[in-house]
Amino acid sequence: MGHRTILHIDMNAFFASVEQSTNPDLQGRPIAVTGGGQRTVITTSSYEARAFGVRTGMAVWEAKRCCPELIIVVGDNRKYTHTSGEIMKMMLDYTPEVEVFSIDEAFMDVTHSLSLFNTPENIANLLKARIKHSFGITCSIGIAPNKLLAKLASDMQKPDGLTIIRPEDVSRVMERLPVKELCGIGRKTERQLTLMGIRTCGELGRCPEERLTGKFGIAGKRLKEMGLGRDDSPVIPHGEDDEVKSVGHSMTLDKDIDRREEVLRFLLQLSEMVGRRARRYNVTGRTVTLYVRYADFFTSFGKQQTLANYINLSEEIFKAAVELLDSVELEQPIRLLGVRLSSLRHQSEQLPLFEDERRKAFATQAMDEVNSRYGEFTVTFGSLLPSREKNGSFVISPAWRPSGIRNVDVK
DNA sequence: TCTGGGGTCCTAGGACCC
DNA sequence: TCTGGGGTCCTAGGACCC
Repeated sequence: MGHRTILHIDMNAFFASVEQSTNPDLQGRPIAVTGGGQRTVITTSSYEARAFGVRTGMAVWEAKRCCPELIIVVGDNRKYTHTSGEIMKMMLDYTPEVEVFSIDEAFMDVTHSLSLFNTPENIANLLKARIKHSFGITCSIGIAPNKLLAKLASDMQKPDGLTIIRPEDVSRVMERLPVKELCGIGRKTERQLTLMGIRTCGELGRCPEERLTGKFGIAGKRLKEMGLGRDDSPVIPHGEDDEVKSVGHSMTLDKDIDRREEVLRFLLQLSEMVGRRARRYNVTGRTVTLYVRYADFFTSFGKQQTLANYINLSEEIFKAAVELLDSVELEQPIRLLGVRLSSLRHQSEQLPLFEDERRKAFATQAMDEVNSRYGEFTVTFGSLLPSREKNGSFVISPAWRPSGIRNVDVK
């Protein structure tokens, strides 16, 4: 059996690169893309900023301490989503087998494209040139016999890298590689492995399977395979089995809150965000989860409820979320609130049978369109939310003004 | 002046039914 | 009435990814 040829494409500092390429003032300068709230962190930083020690996840003040000249850019997700989509489309020119792994990463199985394009390096170079030409940004590409190794390879040279791991290179590459470098082995697993005396992939691959399954259960089998650089998971093209499993929104509030009225106000907006997106995806769900992180940052919990019916109207989601809120005794002020809808059912597009339901469906649709104009992420940022004082100054939903909350009967 | 937000998958235990 | 056991659904929580 012949081996496969897989590419992994990883856009370099994607959000920051898009900002720099579309704004000459930012080119060659240390910039960082963030959210808009008071407690936002660095989402991505340019390589110029990374040279100063700026890292993803840092608080803004912390990043500025590393790099006083750092330019902060509030992210524009639509711009990134659009650019990402165009780039993914380019990939389809080389093979239909493209798996979108995230907004800035994709796998391509080019095994059957080589008769047309010669070598995988050729495909990689064509793609890099086109992305650079169209969007002025670079990517790193890994080429390998499977997804695990292709992803590993794309990580080896940044930015603008091209790294090939050939079948005959695998054992040499894995031998001294720290286990943490593999996609799927995180902090906790790394620590457990270290405690077992396993530090490198070479050691992991040689570890008796029973020792690993004894510690990790059936995941142990997979771990050993990973250590050996083996992976037979297929590249799954978009559209086949990629139905969403849940839809959620959460936000860290600008300030911790503990007044019920205030909690409900945010809960309502989150429910609206979730409902709107569920309707756009044409899904309904019957499990609603409320997520709370307390002021101390470390304590958090989720509470879920499965309903008898499938729902996707904002007010139904809100109602379930409030029920969940009322079933717990809050122990601290709240730092972060989240609402998620799961156990989803995907429905085919069809109009309701009865006139009044049809009208309601149309109204919902119109409302969704209005809200869409403000962008998916607008409401994420607590600072932009309408305060009770300037009630209604910002369109979230005509039908759901914050003042309406007071009428909701919860006990 | 601390530490975002979107997801997926897996496990463990209890309730309940057959 | 006692016994064991399998299957499914649900909740909570953890690990991991970007």
